[in-house]
Amino acid sequence: MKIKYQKIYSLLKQIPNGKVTTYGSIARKLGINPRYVGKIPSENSHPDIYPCYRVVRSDGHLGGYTIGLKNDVSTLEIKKEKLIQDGVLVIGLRVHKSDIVELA
DNA sequence: CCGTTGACCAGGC
DNA sequence: GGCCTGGCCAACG
Repeated sequence: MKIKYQKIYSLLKQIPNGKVTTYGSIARKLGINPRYVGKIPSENSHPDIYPCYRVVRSDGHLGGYTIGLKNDVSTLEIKKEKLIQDGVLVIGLRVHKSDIVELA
């Protein structure tokens, strides 16, 4: 495995239902920079195959959600809805602090 | 090899 | 909460 795509996917799967994690958490686990974590799904444009929507920023902001199209507010709305359906409390473009779980 | 870019982070204001 | 700055690692041309 050349790149670390697969590792990010693995970490994504271990996010508990109804919870979210942060890019920084994933990045520190892999020893890479957080900026690169978000780059993977943005290029691949995963619609709803894997829970990329369960990843938010460290301050609770949703961050971004690129699904082939541009990273728009409408895409963030989709991400927000998915989180809510998972039982995550989302206020505006932010998730409740206690719903963010650090990966062990 | 170098510069640019990226769904970021921590710290200040 | 919002905006700015410096820093971080990896991929790409």
